[in-house]
Amino acid sequence: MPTPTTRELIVEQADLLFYEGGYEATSFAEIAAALGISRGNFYHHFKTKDDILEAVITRRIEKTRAMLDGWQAEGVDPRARILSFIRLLIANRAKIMAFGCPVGTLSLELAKLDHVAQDRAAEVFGLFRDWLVRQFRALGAGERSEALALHLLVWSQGVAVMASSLRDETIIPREVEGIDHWLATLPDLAPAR
Amino acid sequence: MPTPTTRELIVEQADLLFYEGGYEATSFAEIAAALGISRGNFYHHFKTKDDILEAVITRRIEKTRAMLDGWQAEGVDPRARILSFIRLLIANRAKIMAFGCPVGTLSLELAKLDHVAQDRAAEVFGLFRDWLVRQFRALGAGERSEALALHLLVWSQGVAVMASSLRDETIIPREVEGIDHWLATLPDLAPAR
DNA sequence: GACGAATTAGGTCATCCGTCCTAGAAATCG
DNA sequence: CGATTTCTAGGACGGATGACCTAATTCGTC
Repeated sequence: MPTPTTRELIVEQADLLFYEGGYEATSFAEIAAALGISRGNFYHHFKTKDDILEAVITRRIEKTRAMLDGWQAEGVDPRARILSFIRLLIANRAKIMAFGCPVGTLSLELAKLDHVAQDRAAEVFGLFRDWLVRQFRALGAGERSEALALHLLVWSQGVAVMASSLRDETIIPREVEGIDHWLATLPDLAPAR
Repeated sequence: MPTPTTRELIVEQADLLFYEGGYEATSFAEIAAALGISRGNFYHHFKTKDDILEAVITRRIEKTRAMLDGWQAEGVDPRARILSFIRLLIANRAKIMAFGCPVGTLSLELAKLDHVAQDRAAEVFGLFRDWLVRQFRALGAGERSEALALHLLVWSQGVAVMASSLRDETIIPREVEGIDHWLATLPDLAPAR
């Protein structure tokens, strides 16, 4: 792995802090202090705070694309690929319970701020949706694929909101089990391998 | 209806602005300007911003309780009562698409701010959950009632997040139809009247 | 080693926020 | 009516933030 540039470090740290503390509530000083660099240093890499947000969103889009490509290459069973998506809820459950889903919470915050980057932030959801649609199509869901993909996104986002709001440890595993069962019993699809 | 006091007007306006713009991003000046009163007037009614938040949450809890009590009094069919809850998504869909669910978004924002009022804000979810549990129990769901109630909350919150993130008009009606179907075909419950 | 480009440090500036004070207006009540 | 309390207006404050500049340093390349 090449040594990350300062710019990359800033974007990485900003990504984390925007997730944990929210975009607006996170200041330049916080990011700088977390990295141990000076505040004024930011202006060289990012003219405005919106530029950092743009870079963070771009990073998230790229990371998501790479993750989806990785899952795509893992095997030929679309059901197993969808399960990889669902397993994100389990793998990240500690952070989800503390801060919700990074994509959903940023999107909601930008909607309230009426921020221009709102649509761009939602592109991550678009990536997941399109990828899920392809999996459902491969399962033979045909025209229903779009609705099924969106339903899966709805379900997982709801899990994130309720788990973090009620801080109930049992919600994520129980609902993931429900999603697994739903996926296994969807009617009129190619059978599981 | 009695003439609302200045304090009540402040809480009402703050409730709306916290919903539409977020808690932290809404300033005293904004609320004051929206009401046409002076900033200094606030200090007489609320010492700190947290006090206003506390009052807003209390107002939401009371409104929610009144709404649930109203549904409870409307008839004897628990299925119809649950449908009243689901219909909230339809009735409020314009605002939900613009700003998400007021309960979910506030809860998520307070979680990121690590705000002391986080649990208190989640009490609204607790009210819905407990009320829904009672309805499912009345339907004969027994031990499953808690999980079913939470699943309904999960589902509706997911709808709110995805509808506002993707700004897709079709999500809310399609998913509400899915919830209706789910509710009508839940196994081993008392039949619909 | 020289030199130009990239990077960094430290600091300034205007603005806005929440908080708080004081003086006056309005309402309440003996 | 006067007295006392409640309410309102407007402004002042310390602090924090985003935006921005300048000088010094580091680094790659010849």
